[in-house]
Amino acid sequence: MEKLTIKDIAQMVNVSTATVSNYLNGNYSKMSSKTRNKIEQMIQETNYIPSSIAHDLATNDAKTIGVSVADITNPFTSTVLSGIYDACGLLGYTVIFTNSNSDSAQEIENINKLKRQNVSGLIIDPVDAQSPIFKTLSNNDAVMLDREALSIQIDTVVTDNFNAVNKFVSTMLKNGYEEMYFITWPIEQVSTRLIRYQGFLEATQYKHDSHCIEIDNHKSNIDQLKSILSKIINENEHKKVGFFSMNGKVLISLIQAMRALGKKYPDDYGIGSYEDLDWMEIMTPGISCVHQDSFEMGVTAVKTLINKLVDENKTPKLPQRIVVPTRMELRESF
Amino acid sequence: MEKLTIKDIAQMVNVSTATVSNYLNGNYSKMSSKTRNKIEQMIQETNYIPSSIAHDLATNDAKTIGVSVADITNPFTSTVLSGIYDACGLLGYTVIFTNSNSDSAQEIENINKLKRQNVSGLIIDPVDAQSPIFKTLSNNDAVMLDREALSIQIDTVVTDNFNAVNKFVSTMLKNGYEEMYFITWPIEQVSTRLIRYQGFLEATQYKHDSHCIEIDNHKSNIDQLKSILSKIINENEHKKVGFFSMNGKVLISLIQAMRALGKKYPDDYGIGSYEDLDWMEIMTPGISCVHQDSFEMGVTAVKTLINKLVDENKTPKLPQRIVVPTRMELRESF
DNA sequence: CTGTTAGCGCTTTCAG
DNA sequence: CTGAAAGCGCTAACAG
Repeated sequence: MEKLTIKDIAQMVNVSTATVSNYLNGNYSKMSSKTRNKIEQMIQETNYIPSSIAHDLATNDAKTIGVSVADITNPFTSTVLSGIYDACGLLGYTVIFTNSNSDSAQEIENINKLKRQNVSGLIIDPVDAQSPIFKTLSNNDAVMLDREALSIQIDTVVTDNFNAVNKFVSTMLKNGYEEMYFITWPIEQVSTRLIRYQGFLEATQYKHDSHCIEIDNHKSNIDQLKSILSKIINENEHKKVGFFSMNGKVLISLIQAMRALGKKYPDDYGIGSYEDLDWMEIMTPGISCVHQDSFEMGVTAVKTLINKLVDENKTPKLPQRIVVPTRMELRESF
Repeated sequence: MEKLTIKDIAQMVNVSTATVSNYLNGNYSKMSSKTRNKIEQMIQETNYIPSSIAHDLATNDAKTIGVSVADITNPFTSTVLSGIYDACGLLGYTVIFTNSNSDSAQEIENINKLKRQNVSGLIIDPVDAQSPIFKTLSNNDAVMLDREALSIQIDTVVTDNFNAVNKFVSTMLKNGYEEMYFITWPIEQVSTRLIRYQGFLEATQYKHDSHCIEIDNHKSNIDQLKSILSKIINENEHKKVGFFSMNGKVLISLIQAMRALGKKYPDDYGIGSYEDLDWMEIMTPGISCVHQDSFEMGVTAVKTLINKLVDENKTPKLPQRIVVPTRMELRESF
């Protein structure tokens, strides 16, 4: 069972490789229907599969877009990816995808790997939006997603982090919460965390960071969190205190720690979260949260990218910040 | 900013392309350290990126494994993928991945696409394990995952569906549940659903299917489910009734419908589920479930595949069924 | 309508 | 230690 090539097919049908090539590319006008049929049959019979590697090398255009995601295990990521695949499929592009596993070095490697594959364009959900690797990218054939650089050089699709959190936390405030806390994985330079926090500060008007709780994102952080929370609870015994968590995973840690302390929402504390995950609705009580349309973000990234790719007159445009709206999903958690 | 080739570099350094090629492949023994340095410098300066397409075409071995998953939005899938990526990275393989979006036709297309890419091997998480497309695959360079064919032709990595459910449901029975129901997406021919159901039947010894509730997996199925559940509850007013759900999504529907009926677990009904998702622990009460190691399944698939690929003497072995163990995670839901 | 042929960018003998 | 040259499988003029 040798691997067949276009040449084999050509010989078997007694035509030239050019004709077979034309057949493969649907240029049927360039051959008689007789040869067309013969070729068709032979391909059926032999189960010949053309090599897209050779095709790509010859055409120097693979119509593929490369994507690098920060962390495939994040539910946000899989939804985004799903959007990217859908949109690419519709537009006739295939996608080749890499996972950086939250490792910035891996991310650099991935991007280089994608470049080697000669992809038409790049979509990056960055681990570190400040990584120097992004300086090597051109805004003509790349777009970024979710996390953004301090100074945007590449079109970036983001959610409405600031306003969403501002509005949400304001709502909690209006509901009588007197002390609010923002709980997050280490903010470091990660734009989504930082900007959500800024939205929190805008709503609360806190002038210092004592209402920002940073917890570890790797290992079991429950004990760490427990002691922080118990202190907060003691200090605010007769006050209504509320928490806003940076994402679903953080929310889980928070609830676990609170439960370990014997505290229940919404009686003992109020709570809200960024991200709307399917299970948040069936929690008792249901979790109020900010819903972001991750699928749409993927689709938007693809559209933005492909628009640039097909833009003939490569008009060098300023890098855009494209924000995908969110909505509040109010349930019973505060 | 032209695209550089190996020829350009060769000319600039005044050596032949062969030497540059040797450099790229780390065959430093085949050149003086002088030329080695010159080449190194030039590549740095020019930011030359070799084309892996051309490389793959020339070597006819891309060291890549192709994967097709049934549905990327399923949390099971992303965890499996994560395992696949990890393992491949460690073993020096790159992965190219496609999503079938639960569409069997798409799956066929994906597999053909992967073949065209001349992948070294294939890992398939099938939409339809009975699809004729799998007849065209060889057990020398493919492995399947999760869902299995009636008659296995390709090595398949699965979880311990039958025993896990049998044991779990038996435990519920021992806890005094008098009527048990299995609730699932339409079983159709899907092995995971079928086998889990068989485990359920083994434990309960039911001889008919009136204890199997099939619900839609697409649209809102809550109303449908509500009327079924309310009938069951009425019929068993003074009995202890328990439910086992086929996966996390089904569980969510079940709980939603029950809540709409004003029923709470574990007082009004007992409940357990296949799949251990992070949020199940923080539900109140916590959800008891069967934990499957999805990451490990991905890793196992890769190892199995690569073992075959490097097996020199292509010993045509019988297709194996490799089962990855599960464990019970008992919490407070029954 | 069909065939010839020169690449695409890299690898790999084989000579020198 | 280095280079020349023949491929890998396909495409795309250009001729006929």
